[in-house]
Amino acid sequence: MSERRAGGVMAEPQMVNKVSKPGSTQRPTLADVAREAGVSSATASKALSGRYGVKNTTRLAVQQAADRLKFTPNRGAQALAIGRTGTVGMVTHDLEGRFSIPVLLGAEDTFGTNKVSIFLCDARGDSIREEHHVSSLLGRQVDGLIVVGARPDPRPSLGNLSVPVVYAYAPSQDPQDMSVIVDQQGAGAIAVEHLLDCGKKKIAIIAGDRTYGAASERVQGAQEALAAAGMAPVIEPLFGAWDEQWGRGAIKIVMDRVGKQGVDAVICGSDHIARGCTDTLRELGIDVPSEIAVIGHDNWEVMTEGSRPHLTSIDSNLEKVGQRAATRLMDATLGRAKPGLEVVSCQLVVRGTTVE
Amino acid sequence: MSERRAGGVMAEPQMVNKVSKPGSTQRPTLADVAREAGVSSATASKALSGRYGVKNTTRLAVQQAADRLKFTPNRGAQALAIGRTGTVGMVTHDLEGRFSIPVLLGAEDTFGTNKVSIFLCDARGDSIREEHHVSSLLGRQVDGLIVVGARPDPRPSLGNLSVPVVYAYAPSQDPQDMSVIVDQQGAGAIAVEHLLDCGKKKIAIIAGDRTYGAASERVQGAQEALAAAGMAPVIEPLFGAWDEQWGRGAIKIVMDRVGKQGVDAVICGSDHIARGCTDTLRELGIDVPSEIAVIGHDNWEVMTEGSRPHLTSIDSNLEKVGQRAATRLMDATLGRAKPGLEVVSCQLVVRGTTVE
DNA sequence: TTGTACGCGTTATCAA
DNA sequence: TTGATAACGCGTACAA
Repeated sequence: MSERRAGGVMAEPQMVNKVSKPGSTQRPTLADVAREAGVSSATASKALSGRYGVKNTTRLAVQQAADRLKFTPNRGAQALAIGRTGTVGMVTHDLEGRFSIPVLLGAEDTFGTNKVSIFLCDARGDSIREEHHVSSLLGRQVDGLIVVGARPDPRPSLGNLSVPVVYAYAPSQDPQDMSVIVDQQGAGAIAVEHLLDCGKKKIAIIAGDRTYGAASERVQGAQEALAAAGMAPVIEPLFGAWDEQWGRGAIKIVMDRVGKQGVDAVICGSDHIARGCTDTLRELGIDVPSEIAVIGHDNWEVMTEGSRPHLTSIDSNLEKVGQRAATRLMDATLGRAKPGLEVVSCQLVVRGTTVE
Repeated sequence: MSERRAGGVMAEPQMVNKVSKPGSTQRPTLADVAREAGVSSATASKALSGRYGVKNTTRLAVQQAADRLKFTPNRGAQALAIGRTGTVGMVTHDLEGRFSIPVLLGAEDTFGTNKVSIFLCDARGDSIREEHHVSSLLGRQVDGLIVVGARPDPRPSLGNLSVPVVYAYAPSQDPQDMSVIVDQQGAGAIAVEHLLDCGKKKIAIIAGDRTYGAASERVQGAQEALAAAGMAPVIEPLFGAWDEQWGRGAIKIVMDRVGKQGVDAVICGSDHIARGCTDTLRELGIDVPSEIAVIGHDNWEVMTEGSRPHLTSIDSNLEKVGQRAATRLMDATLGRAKPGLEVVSCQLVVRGTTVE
């Protein structure tokens, strides 16, 4: 089976040496530019980096020489000279998952392309591997570190390193560390408020895995918001897993306990759960959202768009988490570190499971 | 809504300067180690890098001194001296998607942790942004580049750069470039062979988006395998989209045209399609797999595990693609470049939609 | 076996 | 305004 190969597409790589003359493709150096422009490398440096103290005409000459030679400064040499590399390390534990990537993209956006580059490593949930990656990144003289957890619960601190560290998604257990997390309680409250806005009054809660802090925080936020409206869930919140199967099973429990008339909306701990829940309701012949509305968490497009109808969900704003982490890291490298927890609020995304 | 914040969790970051004495946390240098060990920095260098020509006792002394000072060599300075950085750039176009990540993980595994680090950039399908990232990475003196496409169709070459480039998942249009891709035709053939093994004889094909080469390659591979068995699809392959909705619609078309008795297996162009197909069959009261078997492509766990029954699918071995890309890139940096296309074969993963 | 001296490509200091 | 010169941290001939 593993040797199966299609006809025309295949081509065996041939042994040909492509980089025959290593010196021929040599990148030009600042000295080359200086020579080309007829100045010293010191002035060439100043001219290109836009510092004061260089005549406009010579600056132009240097720049043109640089263009002619397609010169790009060697960031490694710059780093050695100025003491900063313009790189940061990102250690993640959830690369195959769906939380790290938006955080990474948000961070990448915040660090401009040419300013800061990101070393990405995945530690696969293993603390030994995490330490290896961290020390490897420190050896590369990164200016800072962003650590992204696989789940939102607090995690051990890396302690005091030689560069600033920001913990994203999963906060550090040390409150003096810099952490950026998602407002899980707020998400629960947003869900309730939206359902109340829709005129729903009999709300059930199907939560996720009870061992995750996020599961109970979302529930707590929802319950507080209900209480603020003088209400309560129609049934004790059900904890289980994060997947569709649990959603399918849990909604049956709800129907068994309170019946079709006893509930007009369900808050689900994840989009997986919400999808399982919605599928089962359709199979039971119950209309979503007119009879029972459903709302999920995480706003994961694969789930929200595959569902019938499409899922209303609460976006965790993970790009924003990445942006804030990057911003605080840059501030810290400039000596303006702001220790402590920062909470990014979530955002409602309305689709078919709560409004027609 | 966006200002929603939960009660106890929140904490406003305070203005405190954590990196008060920048010089105090200074990393030790090789010269420090040498002084500590009472030798010159040249011998210290040799001792630590394990080269010949240094007495065993002094080597030990140097190593202990290094340990005592927690010395880690400055990779940037090493790079400047030896001419290689031990870093590679990875430019992706599908980070939010699901193809780049496995490729990245495979590459990361192949480059050991301490040997090579990866700069990751996402160009978001924009060629301008891609160029920016590439030149930025070249400025950082990466030893090589891996370019990962968003879809498996051939893409424009970056041309001749100062470092080797490997194209992964999406090959370069230039056959002289190094490319590593997935054997899409082989995947189609694997699907057919498995269904034949299951005793199925009336096979329909629901393909993906016809504008993707992968869609028609998978179909072609399947048709060739059928032909080799003296068979043909029971209906002309249907092209459409990659999503569940298309799967739901297409299976209805199949049933309309050939009826429940006219088909006993369906090959779907993606797991999304396969899931939509399976869901609809269940709603129609048709048993999967006993009456009609279903097989998907890509082996994406979210889809395969959420489905009832779980989806049989064909894994594209993307980690392997990443591994091969990394290996060829390393070979190329050693002067042993093997230009041309390399095809990685796929792998069958059997689950409930083809066997009880 | 060890140490001296120089180079890698850039920035920073200071005298011209 | 410019240009020698000395760092930055490490590898490496070459000489001792």
